[in-house]
Amino acid sequence: MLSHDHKKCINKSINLAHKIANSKAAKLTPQRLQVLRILLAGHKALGAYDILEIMREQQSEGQSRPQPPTVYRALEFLLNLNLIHKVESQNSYYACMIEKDVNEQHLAQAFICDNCGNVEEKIAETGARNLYEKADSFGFKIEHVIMECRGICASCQLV
Amino acid sequence: MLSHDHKKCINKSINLAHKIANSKAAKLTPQRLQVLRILLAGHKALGAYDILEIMREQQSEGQSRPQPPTVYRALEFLLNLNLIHKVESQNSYYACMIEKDVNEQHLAQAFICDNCGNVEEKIAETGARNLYEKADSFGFKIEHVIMECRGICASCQLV
DNA sequence: TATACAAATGTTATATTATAACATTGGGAA
DNA sequence: TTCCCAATGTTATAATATAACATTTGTATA
Repeated sequence: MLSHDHKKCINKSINLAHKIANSKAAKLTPQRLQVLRILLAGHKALGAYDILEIMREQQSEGQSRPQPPTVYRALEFLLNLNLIHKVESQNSYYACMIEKDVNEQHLAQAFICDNCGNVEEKIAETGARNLYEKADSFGFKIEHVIMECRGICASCQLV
Repeated sequence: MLSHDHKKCINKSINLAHKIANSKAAKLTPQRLQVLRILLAGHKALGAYDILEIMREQQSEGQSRPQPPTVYRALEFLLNLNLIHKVESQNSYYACMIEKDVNEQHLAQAFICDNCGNVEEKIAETGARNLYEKADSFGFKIEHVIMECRGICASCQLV
């Protein structure tokens, strides 16, 4: 499996998230942070209703039972800040792990393991350039790019 | 807009579809053909329920009113033969217009106009090679690639 | 021709994903 | 303090997709 200090990597991501939110005058409220933390807990993509279930498990006394709009609002916020990404081909969401500066844009490729659900995210350089050139060639103005690879990760191939 | 003989291009696609189906001992039944024709009618991606509605409009006397599974079964069939593709980022489906030989595989990039819904499909060469190389570099085995560009097409930019 | 099998289709119900619409709360700015 | 707006709570429902089982149809073969 992945050999990295996951706790450290989560903290780093959370710190960065706060910085990014501040720089855009966006409020990373406890609820939004909760969703981000849930996604950061693994490198896996989770469905909105999976997240909802976890939020309900984490629910403490006095809090009201979270409902779908709660999750979708948090997801929308985090997506806008590029702190998470959506796997369009499976309607799931994962925390972005690209090491990036505040305000830095990146075009990501997601490699999703259909066996364990793990997501590896890579920055697309060559592939992206190619796409934009191709788009230019027939006057298409790209707003958003989706690049997803579904398959089997290295660990799962060993089994 | 697109300047091609659309009727001819549809016929060509239908002929090819029959060839491909035959070569795989798959039956391109009237219902399946109907769905393919509906998608070929435009270069646009349609949702399953849009297709369902059109099927109902085209319904002739004595036929039973189509239901969702009817559409989804036809879509699944056509997807398996690579005669159509799904736009994962908007849950819609479009007829593949790549000129291909029977049995020829292709990795497609879809350029979807968010204004008019038009889909331009291009074969991904460089971009695809890049993806597979990247996947190899960390032992990921790709089964399926999704490449979608959302944006504004040339015609719509003029308006 | 009869039979039986599998593939395709019909039908009903429901699962899954996502959002609309409106009420309530809470934290600053004027 | 008052007002406003962003955030959250709440209820209902829209949009997308599939499960499960019944029926039909085509066709291979006894």
